[in-house]
Amino acid sequence: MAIHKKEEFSQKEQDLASFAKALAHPARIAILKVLAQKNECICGDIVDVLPLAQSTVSQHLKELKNAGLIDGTIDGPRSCYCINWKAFEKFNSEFSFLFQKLKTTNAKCC
Amino acid sequence: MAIHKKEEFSQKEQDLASFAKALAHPARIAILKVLAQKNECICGDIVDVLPLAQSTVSQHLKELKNAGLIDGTIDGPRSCYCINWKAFEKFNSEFSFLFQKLKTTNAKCC
DNA sequence: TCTCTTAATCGTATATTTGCGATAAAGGAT
DNA sequence: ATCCTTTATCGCAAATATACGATTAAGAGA
Repeated sequence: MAIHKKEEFSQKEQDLASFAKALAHPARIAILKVLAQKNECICGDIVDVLPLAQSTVSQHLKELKNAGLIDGTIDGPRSCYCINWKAFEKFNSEFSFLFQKLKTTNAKCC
Repeated sequence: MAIHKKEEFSQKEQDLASFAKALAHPARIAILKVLAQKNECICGDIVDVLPLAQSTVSQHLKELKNAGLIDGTIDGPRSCYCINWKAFEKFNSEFSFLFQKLKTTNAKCC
């Protein structure tokens, strides 16, 4: 593509898209599940569960962190990750809002 | 990448990821908005609104359709698109479920 | 200090996405 | 029949994403 045109859309649209993008890979969905189920901040335990190399998992974690969906703190030689509920709620409600808005304003067609 | 490993995750994880992927671009979010606001099945009107070429918009529409988020029917020389509410609700509830599940099982950490 | 464990990052290969212009297909209008 | 409008598809270029092994960094423990 010549130049990516994502910037030409509204900030809200970009934010929603970024959030969706962070979830747009089964590995990252799986990571979020693991983070919740373990009831504690795991790190390399995720690597044991997923069918991916350590470096790949680390990369996915980085993306989740960049998207703001998880927080990570360094704890000695290991890293501790946990879900950022605030961000999650925010995006969840924004999605719901979008769905709602779509639903109420729409008449059937096709 | 050697081989994409998406297949090694659960079907549910893959489905959620596919849904998220369909939403993972501001143009597609914008398209969904337009489809709802117009209160009718638009087609090329979308092209007028978005800062993208016709072929690019057509491609995004195709992706949304493939993901099952919208339906499209051919209506004479033009095409008619509308949102597939069933699929939307399904995925919305599955997302909510995921969020819920994460929330209730999680203790704070980090 | 030296080693071990753990995790991030670098470099690289490959696959996918994004975007556009050009072209094709398919009805409608004259 | 011929053109016009509308939209899908093809072919291509460039940007991103995915994945891995190798390496680096950094603390823990002997």
